[in-house]
Amino acid sequence: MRAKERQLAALQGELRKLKVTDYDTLNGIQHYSAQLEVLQEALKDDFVPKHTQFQLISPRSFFVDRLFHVRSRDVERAAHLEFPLDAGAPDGPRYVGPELRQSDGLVFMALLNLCRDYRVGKTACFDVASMTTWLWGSYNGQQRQRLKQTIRRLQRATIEFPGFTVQLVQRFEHPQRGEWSVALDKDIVQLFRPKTQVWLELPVRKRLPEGLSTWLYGYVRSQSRLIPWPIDDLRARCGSEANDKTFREMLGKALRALSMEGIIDIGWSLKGNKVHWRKPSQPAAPQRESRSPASDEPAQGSFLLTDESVGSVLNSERRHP
DNA sequence: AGTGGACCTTTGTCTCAGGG
DNA sequence: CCCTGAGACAAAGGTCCACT
Repeated sequence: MRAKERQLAALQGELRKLKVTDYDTLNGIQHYSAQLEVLQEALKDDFVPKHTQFQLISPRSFFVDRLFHVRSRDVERAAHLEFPLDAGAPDGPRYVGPELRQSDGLVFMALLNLCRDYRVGKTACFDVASMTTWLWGSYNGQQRQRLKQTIRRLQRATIEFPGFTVQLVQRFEHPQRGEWSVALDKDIVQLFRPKTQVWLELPVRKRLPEGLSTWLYGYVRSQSRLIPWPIDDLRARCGSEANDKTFREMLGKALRALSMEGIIDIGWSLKGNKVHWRKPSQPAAPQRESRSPASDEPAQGSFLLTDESVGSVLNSERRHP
């Protein structure tokens, strides 16, 4: 899109230089400029921000607070919760729905990825076995059940804005046989405004132990720089109910995992009641510091990569054009 | 016969508390 | 800092069965 824009601008400049007054040519260029504008509007209003098969995207507010809780599995999920999405903005959008955890976050981002090339609101189909294999590395009856329950939970999860409410998943069809399908709420793009998306690398997200480590991964990626931060605040943000000592130990383990992946600098420490950390000065080898695919260059990888396993999940057809 | 889906068992993982 | 153990799932693999 950006490239086309540049080409058109260059062409217009060229024609001006040549003092071309051929109306057909000029009209033609104007026509394409107008079309480009329409397409740009559509991209902004009707599609989730562009990302590749190997990236997970989410609104920033989903990572800096307790939307996707870190909780022990033996604590029963709360059936109904309501809280402001951003604790710092009590009058902003509110979350209303069942308690979500880190595993729900992964499925939500996978569905955003699945639907990324379709206009929001359109139904995207997927092969169940391929999806669970993509998410969790295997497929069986339990995984199938787990995926169904997770998507249904996301369906009951809503974000309330003044004037309208968005479901994290709007429509979910799960026939006994054959492909399942989901449709995202057409207003879900509102969550990404103004340009507040955060990208995670799928392979890194999958390598990290699910829980506090994955929550911190999202949190770190949502911060432009890391400053010494109170441990208590992190505990409150991620929703953990562990006591001081236990949480400190969990945090230490999680930070170790993050530094091993090159997400934070290895020189982190827990001093007093604060965590001292910073982003790696040199992007470490395993963690290619991903550039935003929405930046000026077109996201080359997104349609060209042909990884078989990923491809088989993501070749969903739009069923209701 | 082949396949998809459900169900079962064993082993592994994660949170959390408590003790050295 | 390390270890242990409880509790509840999950992961992984196998088996069974109904349906095509």
